[in-house]
Amino acid sequence: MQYPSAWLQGASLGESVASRLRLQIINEEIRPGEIISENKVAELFGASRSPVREALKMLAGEGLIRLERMGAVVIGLDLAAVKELYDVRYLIESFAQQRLAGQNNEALILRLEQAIDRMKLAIKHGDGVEFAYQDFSFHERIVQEAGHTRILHLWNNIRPIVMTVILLTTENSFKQGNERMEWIADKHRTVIEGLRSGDEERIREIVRAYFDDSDETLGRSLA
Amino acid sequence: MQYPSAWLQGASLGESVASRLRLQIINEEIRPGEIISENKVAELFGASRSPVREALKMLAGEGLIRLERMGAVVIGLDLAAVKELYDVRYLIESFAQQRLAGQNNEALILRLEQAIDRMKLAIKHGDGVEFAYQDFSFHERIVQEAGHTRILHLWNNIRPIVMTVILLTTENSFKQGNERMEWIADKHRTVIEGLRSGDEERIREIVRAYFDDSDETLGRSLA
DNA sequence: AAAAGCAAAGTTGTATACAGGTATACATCG
DNA sequence: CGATGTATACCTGTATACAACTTTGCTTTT
Repeated sequence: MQYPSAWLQGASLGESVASRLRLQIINEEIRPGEIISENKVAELFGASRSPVREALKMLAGEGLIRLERMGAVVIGLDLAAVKELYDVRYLIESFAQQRLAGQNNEALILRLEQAIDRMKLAIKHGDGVEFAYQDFSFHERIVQEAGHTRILHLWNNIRPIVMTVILLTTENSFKQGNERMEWIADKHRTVIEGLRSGDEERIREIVRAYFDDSDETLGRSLA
Repeated sequence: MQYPSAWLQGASLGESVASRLRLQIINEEIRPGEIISENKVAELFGASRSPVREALKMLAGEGLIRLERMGAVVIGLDLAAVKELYDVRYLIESFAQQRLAGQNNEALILRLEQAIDRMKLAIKHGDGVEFAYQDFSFHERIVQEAGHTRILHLWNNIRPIVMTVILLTTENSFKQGNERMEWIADKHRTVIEGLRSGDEERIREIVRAYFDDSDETLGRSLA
C-alpha cells in the first residue's frame, strides 16, 4: 500500500517521508518495537538526514515513534490507540459543533453536502482514496468553521494520523461492499441535520452516535 | 525577563532557543506581525540554522508563528488566544479528571498535596518561578495519571505554552500580594477534594469553577 | 516621469561535515 | 570461567555548504 501522491502536493521532502513512514507504521509494515535510525531511514528513502530528521520529529510529536538517545523506537497504533484517537476526535468535533450551534451555517452546510456528493461519486468509481479524502475534508471543514484557533491547532496535531487512519479504514470498508459505503456516506447527513437544527443537545447526541458507530467500524476494519 | 535556566536542563539547543523565543513572543518583546528569519534568529542566539530551524518548527506547531515562503510571521498570543488556550486546558483536564473519577487516587493525591505544599513554600520565599513550576506540575500530573496516551499528546502539544503563560501570570499575580498567591494555591485543594469525592458531576463543577476563576485571573494579569 | 526588466541579496530546503556521546564486542586480567 | 576495560562502530546534535527560488531595488528604456 502506498501513500497517495496527490496528498503530497507541495509537501517538502520531510513531510513526504513522514507521510510514507506514517502509513507504514500504522499499517504495521513497520512493527512496534523496531528501532529505526536517521541514517537507515535516510538510506531507505534516498534522502539526506535533514528531511528525515524533520520527519522523525513529526512522527514523535504524533506519538507514533519515541525518540531516544540512540535510535527511535516504533510505537505504532494498535486498536486501543485508534480508539483513543477517536476519543479525541469526539472531543474536538463535539466542541466545534457546539460552537457552531448558535449561528447560521448555510454556507458551511452547502460545502458539507458537496463533500457527501463527492463521496457518493467516489463510491460509484470505486475510488477509495477520493472517498477517504472527502470524508476527512467533511470533518476538517467543520473544525475549521468553528473559528477556534487553539482547537484548530489540536486538530492539526492529529490531522496526519486521522487522514491515514481514514485512508486505511476506508480501503477496508470498501471490501464490505457498496451498501456499506453508502451507509457511511449517509451517516454524514445526520451531522448536517444536527447542524441545521441548531439544538446543542441534539448535536451532542448525534456526534456521540456518530463516533459510537465509528468505533464499531474500527472494530470491523482493523481487528 | 528571562527564561528560567533550570527549566532548560537537558534540553537541546533547539529547544532552548524555542523556549527563549517563545517567552519573548508571549511577553510581546517580539511583536505580532514582525518577520523573523532563520538567519536572524540564529545570529541573535549565536547558534547555527539547524537548531533554530527546529525551534521555529516548534513555535509554528504551537501557533505562535506562521512559517511562510520567506520568513516567519510572528502571531503572538493575545488575551483572546490565552482564553482559547484555557478552553483547551479545560477540555483536557476535565476529560482527565472524569477518567480518574472511578479509581483510587490516593498515590496521586499525595503528590498533588506535595505540590501545593511546595507552592506555599515558594510564596514564603517569594519564588515565582518555583511557584509556577509547581502549579504547572500539579496539572500535568493529573493529565499524566489519567493514562490516556492521545490526550497526553494533546497536552504535550500545548505544554510549553502553558508553562510559559503560567510563568508570566504567576509573576504578575505575585505583585498582587501574598494573600492572592495563597488563594491561588488553595484553589488547588478544591481540585483534590473533587478527586477524592469520585463524583463525576461534582468534579465537572469544580473543574469548571477552577477555570472560570483562571479566566478572571488572566484578565487581571494580562489586560 | 513611469514602467519594465534585470541584477543582487536574502531565504528556505536539502546535503554533507564534524564533534561528542553511547552501545557493543572483543580482549585481557583476575 | 567471569568480570572489567578498551577499542570500534554508530548515532544524534550542531555547524556549514550548496542550490533553487523570491523579493527588492536599481537601471534602463519608452
